[in-house]
Amino acid sequence: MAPVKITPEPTIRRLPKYIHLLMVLKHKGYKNVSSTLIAESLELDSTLVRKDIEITGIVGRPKIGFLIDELITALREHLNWNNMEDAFLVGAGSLGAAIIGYKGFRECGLNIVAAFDNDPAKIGTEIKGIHVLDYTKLEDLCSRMHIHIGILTVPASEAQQAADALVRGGVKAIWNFSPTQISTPEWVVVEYAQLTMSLAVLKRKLIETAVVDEIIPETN
Amino acid sequence: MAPVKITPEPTIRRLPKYIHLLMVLKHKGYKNVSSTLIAESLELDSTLVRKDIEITGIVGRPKIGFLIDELITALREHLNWNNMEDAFLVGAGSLGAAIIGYKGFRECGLNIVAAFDNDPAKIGTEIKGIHVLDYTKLEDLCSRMHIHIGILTVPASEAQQAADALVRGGVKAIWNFSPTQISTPEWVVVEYAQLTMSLAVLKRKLIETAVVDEIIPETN
DNA sequence: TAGATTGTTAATCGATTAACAATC
DNA sequence: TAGATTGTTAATCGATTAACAATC
Repeated sequence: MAPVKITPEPTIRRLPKYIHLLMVLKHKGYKNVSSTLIAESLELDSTLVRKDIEITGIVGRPKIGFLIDELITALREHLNWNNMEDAFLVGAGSLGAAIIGYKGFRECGLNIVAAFDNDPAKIGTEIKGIHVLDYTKLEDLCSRMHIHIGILTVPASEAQQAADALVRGGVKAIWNFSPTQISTPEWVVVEYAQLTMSLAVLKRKLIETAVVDEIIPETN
Repeated sequence: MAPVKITPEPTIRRLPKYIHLLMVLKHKGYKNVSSTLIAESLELDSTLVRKDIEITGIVGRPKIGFLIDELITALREHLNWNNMEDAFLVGAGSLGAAIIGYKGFRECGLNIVAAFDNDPAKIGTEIKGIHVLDYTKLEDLCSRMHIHIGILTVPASEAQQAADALVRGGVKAIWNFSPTQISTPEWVVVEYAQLTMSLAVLKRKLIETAVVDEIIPETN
């Protein structure tokens, strides 16, 4: 059995940026690209880019660089984007609706097949062609349909309970949009997509740079 | 002028988790909390938690820990959540609507005052009480209202153009939800809230753990 | 007091960057 | 050939973790 190299998380987070940039370059007619060009476009170090590309197994050629088509394929393969996986979404509020409505996730190999809610007013409706089903049917349907990915867009107070139902239903990964920590068996992958985290970075950096701007004129 | 300590980004990302946990504990009636309890609840190292808390300036007491109220206030202060800032949102699609609809951001000191779009069918409508205005008025209104934060929820192809308009309008920070790299003057803070990045981590970890699960039985 | 907990210093770990030989 | 670019090794950097004295 081939040993599976664990890809460092910072690297994983950069790969989608590479894919997006390469698609843009491809549409512009480029056939190959150097790590230098990628690095400059994304404000990274070119050595870092080469290291990242190395994990896909693609080798470049001195003076030429990398073949764009080959690189896109390898990157998508590495992230498993070519392999479409079905997912259930729990919590059909506005965030849930937005995620259902965003077509881009299909490009990443994510196919949302149903949504669940406990609000009778929502059950039986459709969001962009996706049925909103009764939350009490989640666990049973999840295991019968062999769903491996659950998306949590419920309020914080219901997150743990919904996660438990998904785990009992057999999911192996939970994409958690609620602001709560959830506890799961150690074999379940949990990824936190917390927008408040991102917003915290934005607002903090804003005050940090604001004060730096004040200091600079003083020192001049 | 007090020197402004730059808070490391990994620390910033953990602070909202602390705040959320502390709120939960507070509602349960707790008055104080130890770094050990926080660490266990969030699956972190207690030394790391103490280091993080240290940057807020709050000191604890041996055997007692930290006062929850004091800690929440200091953490919110550090992230500037107590200071409400107005923001413009560009791109009134489903993601934009979800962000407008999410009340939680007000808790983080973000107040969305208007949305902009170039689709005549959307201009003049309202989303949860927020007016959708003509995109061509963005720059002028932005500078007249002294807006400092712009939220980008436009398609990738329009992201750079919209960012340029925001920058000309005088924003100091852009929260970019589009999958594109945008280039801005170096004094503008850009935070990428890319869901595809998060999804990439989820799907990659899923295949990594899946293969590990296959290996373990073999080695037994 | 004894034991839990803080605050701090040192050690470790992992990711990024620098340096540079190999290649086309 | 000369120069751009890759791939790789070593150095650096920064964040996390370990160790432990101080404190209540």
